[in-house]
Amino acid sequence: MGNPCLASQYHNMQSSPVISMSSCHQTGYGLHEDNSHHNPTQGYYVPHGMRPNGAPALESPRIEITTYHHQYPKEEVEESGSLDHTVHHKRGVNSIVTLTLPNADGYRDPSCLSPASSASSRSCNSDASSYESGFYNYDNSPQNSPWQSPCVSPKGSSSLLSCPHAPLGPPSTSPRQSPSTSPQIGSQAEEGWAGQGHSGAGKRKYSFNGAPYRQPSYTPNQSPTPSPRGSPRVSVTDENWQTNTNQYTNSAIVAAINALTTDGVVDMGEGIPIKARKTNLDHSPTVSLKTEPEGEEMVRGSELLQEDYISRLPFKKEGYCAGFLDVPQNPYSWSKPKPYLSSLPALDWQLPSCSGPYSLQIEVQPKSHHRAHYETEGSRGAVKAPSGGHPVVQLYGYMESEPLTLQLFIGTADDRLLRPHAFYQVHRITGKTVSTASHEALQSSTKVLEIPLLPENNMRAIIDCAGILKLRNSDIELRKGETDIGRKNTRVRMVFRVHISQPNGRTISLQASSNPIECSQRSAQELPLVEKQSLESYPATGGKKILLSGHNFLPDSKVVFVEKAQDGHHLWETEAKVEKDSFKSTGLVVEIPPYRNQRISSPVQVNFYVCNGKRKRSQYQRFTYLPPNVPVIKTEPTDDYESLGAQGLSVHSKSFYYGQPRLAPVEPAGGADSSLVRGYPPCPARHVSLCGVPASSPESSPTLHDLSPVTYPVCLSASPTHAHAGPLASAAHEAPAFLAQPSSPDRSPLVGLLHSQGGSPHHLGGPRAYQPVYPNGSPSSSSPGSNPSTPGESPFVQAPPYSPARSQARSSPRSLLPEDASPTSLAVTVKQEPQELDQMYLDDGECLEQGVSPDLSALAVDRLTKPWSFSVVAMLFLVLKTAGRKTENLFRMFHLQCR
DNA sequence: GAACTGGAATAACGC
DNA sequence: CGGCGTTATTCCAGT
Repeated sequence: MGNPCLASQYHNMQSSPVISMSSCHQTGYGLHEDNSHHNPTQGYYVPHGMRPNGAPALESPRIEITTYHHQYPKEEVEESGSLDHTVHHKRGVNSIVTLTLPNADGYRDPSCLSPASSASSRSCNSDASSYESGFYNYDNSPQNSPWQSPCVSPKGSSSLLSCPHAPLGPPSTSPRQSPSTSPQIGSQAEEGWAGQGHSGAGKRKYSFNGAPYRQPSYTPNQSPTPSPRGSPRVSVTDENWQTNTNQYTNSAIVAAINALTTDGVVDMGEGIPIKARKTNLDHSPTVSLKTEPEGEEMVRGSELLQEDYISRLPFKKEGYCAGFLDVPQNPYSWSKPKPYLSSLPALDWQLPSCSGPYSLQIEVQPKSHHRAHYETEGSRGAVKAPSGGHPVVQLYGYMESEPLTLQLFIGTADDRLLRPHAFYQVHRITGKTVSTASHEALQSSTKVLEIPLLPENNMRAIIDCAGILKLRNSDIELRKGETDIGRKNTRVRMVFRVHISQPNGRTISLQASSNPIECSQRSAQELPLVEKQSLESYPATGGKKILLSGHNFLPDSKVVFVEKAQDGHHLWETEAKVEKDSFKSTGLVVEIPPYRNQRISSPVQVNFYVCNGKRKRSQYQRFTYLPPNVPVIKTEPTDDYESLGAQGLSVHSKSFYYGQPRLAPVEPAGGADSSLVRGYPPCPARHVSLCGVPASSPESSPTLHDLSPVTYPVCLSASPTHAHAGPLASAAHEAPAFLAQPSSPDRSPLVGLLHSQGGSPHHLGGPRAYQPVYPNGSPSSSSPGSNPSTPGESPFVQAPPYSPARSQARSSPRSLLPEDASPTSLAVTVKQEPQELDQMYLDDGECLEQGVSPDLSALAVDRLTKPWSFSVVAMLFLVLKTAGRKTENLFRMFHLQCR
């Protein structure tokens, strides 16, 4: 790890600044993380996790830093200048040096660090992030702070909470009002980022500076990095930095500092005690300084974080401040924030979109293509909707008068569990054309845009303030712990989260992710993209026509069905007939080719892709051949499709094969999409009511997610990781929504079950982190969430990513094939797919009766793999809901059947 | 003049 | 090691 970092640093080194940042993060993580990354289990979480609060995390990071130091010691330092302060606070030594950085490099690094990296590293990141966040505040801050507030005073505060921005002012209003500020902030922030970055040119190299990378972790913020660039404009004055960087920087700085300390220590041999750092950190005062709104964000972290924060605060302050500036600041935030921080679920945690009466829906999906901008470029504007407008997100079922905060970050769109994208960061857009106020915050090195969700707007937000920043692959890949590769990893999803504090002190965290968005210029212009398909499965006889909707289809586009063995070799490949007559650049009508074996007794999952030429292929899409006599079940009726004019076929949004892990068949309408994307299935019903009970269950239940044929199982596997320790505590916490409300339906039975099981969550993921701290025990709220698990989303699940799997995954699509996936991960219990699910579900009733007991969690997962299974599952849930323990039986049955 | 864009040149990569 | 096709980044210029 260290080395890696170093490397980055070197790059950065040049720019010294970077160093610091990266170091921090990674370092921190690195140590722990690294491991963790590597081994998720590890502890990071554990340590971190646990400590999450504080200490550990911090330390670790720092430690890593140390390493980092070795490599790049000085340089980094320099850059970090801005950071310095921070550093100083903290540590003294290293930090000191580091801090200085100011420049671009620094930010860059930061950016590197922060954002992406964290994400990517995700495992680390996530974990790390968590920690980091803590550290950084940023990360958490947003959430945390906001949250916290909620915690504090549940709702009322929550509002505040919600509005991170709010901190400043009245939540609801403020946010908006703040806009100005926020904008500023944003700008600052952004600029900061940008600013930091030097201008384009140097950037790269500098960026490389190792620093950033390292930081990555910490800084996540780095995202800022980008900005830096973007901002090229901005001069890197210290202030700017701070501000700009602030977030990143701040975090980055902090990270860096930490890193320095740590790394430095390490490297240096100093071996500065983490604590020491903290101590330094403790400077709470500094923090206080920050008071600024940002502070809140910063705060968020767990206890540990706090400390870190403190130490870092300085940075943050600056950084944040900047950002915050816009917003009203509030020193107070600081204190509060912390709580929140800790509490919020890590960004790589999989959260449901519905829980109890609440349902977070993406009413208007973003366009499938959006050219992201580099730091060296100016903004390329906000992500738009196909209609020309902008994406719209709405929270259903929320009747309180308190405004909430909608969080937005850029997530991955591969086949693994949803997690922050290491190579892309959300970019705050401000200006006359922007009607929605927003505020940038860093959470675990991932830039998070906080948008007010106001009752007066019916808890609906038009997302016209979010652009996407591309971080240089080289910068991110150098980060420690980062296992993902940037090349050809250009698809992302917009991930929205909202945390609703409950009267009981718990917080329900919901998440909705958009359909995949292709961010590269070239890909967007040339690669065929399949967004939906009217049928997910059909008898082996084939012959049926399905409608594929997407983009960049050509008259001579070919559709190839492929079946691969788990080892990757092709078992079967055939070109499907494409109706040229009905050709449209956004739609293709294809005749399902007969499967190679007409006698299959169980569903067979294959893939297909649209090919426009040699290397112009779409992502793999899934398709399942059913035994000839099996009734075809449509997964969902997709609204979209119809619109498409499809022949009545329902389309699944599977979207990219990858992307969704889950794919649950999902969803209802538009909302569905979102859901689709996300791990969790959308609530059956879109709206609130929907969520309400039944629906909720489905979604909520992790299981459901799993349903999707996909691989998710894999995700599960990830869980294994969690298994370890860390999570424990968290477990409870973890399940966010779920936990939180016992009563709440949200958790579908499954969820509940899981929880009950206690450890279960862990299984999932381990979430590492979770730590947290929810004082209130709010675990529910946030914390829980996070997990990576994809699929499901079960709250519990954590993201697997990092784990080894992740590494693999990403680049290689091994997972393409579901099968593959499963193997990989799966951990969970999942059995492979039940080939006969069909039958199974058909018999639900029966099954129910049988009752066996089972490991629900596992079960759920397993069976779910099949698409249709989803339906079944949903039914089961419902049943369960109504019939308490029967559920178990059901599950068992389900399980049995599946088998 | 700044924020967007659309294009495209140039640098990197990987085979 | 050079060539080539891709993909990633940086630049430019028009709106």
